[in-house]
Amino acid sequence: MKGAYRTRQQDELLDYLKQTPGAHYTAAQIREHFAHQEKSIGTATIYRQLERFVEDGTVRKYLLDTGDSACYEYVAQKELCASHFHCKCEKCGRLIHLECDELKQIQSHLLTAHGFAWNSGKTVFYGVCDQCRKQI
Amino acid sequence: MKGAYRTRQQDELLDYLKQTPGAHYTAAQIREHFAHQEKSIGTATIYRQLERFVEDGTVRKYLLDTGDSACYEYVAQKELCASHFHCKCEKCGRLIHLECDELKQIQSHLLTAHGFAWNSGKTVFYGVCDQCRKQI
DNA sequence: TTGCGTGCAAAGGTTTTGCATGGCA
DNA sequence: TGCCATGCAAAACCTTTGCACGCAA
Repeated sequence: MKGAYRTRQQDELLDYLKQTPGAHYTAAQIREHFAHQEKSIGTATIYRQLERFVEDGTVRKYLLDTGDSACYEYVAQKELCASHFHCKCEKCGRLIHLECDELKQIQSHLLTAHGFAWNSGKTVFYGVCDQCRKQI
Repeated sequence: MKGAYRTRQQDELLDYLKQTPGAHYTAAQIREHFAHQEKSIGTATIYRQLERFVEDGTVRKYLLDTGDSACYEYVAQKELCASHFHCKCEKCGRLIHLECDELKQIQSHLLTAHGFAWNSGKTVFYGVCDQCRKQI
């Protein structure tokens, strides 16, 4: 059965992600973090736990580019999971977390008007950010 | 300099993608296709050419899941794709082209309120389409 | 004690890179 | 002829899996 036991690794991993809501980490970054701690966590365990958290809705997973690894991010309030959106700047590569009520409304619009159940956690908006637009 | 020369591989690759607009292929599928042709195309070349096409806007690239390979799809009318939106179904892989005024309003909202110039041609909304939702 | 979780190492994939060769202009 | 593109093989990565051991309940 799944999630039957609670382990040290499970707790430490989730605690780490909770520390900085909104921040995103790759599996490698997480492993690196715990490598410097008293007790490290095996790579396989990191992936297996993250997979559970994602399934559970506690953590969000998204892909940026091929070759890059997936990013994982703690979801502060599950019910508000769609509370922010990801914008990736094509110039500087920066990932922007955007709070936007207007975008939230789009989700229900896409569903009711177009029948499309949008997975906003997985979607990344590409474009050019404020700073980079000024430089051009 | 980039794209200075025009080669057989370049032409054949683009012709293949053009044959079926709206269909998406992985690099592996493309290589497999040409393996059965008179002249095959090396894997590295496929990736290098696809990268160019994507940069050029001729081909769109999608990431569906980790571990899965990226998908590539020919863009029929480059100029038209800037004006509408793309939804990719995570179940059936279908790409839906969407005309939507609400989304256009969001686009200008992102620019004026958040300073983010959203490139709708490159952005893909992930989710589950109408047909696939019914099947579940 | 039971059986799930962990960690290591190896496997499995995809994508990238180095380098000599081929081919376009 | 000059240089870019190609192809092969190897490398580099990320992620998953098998298996024995550890640990929670």
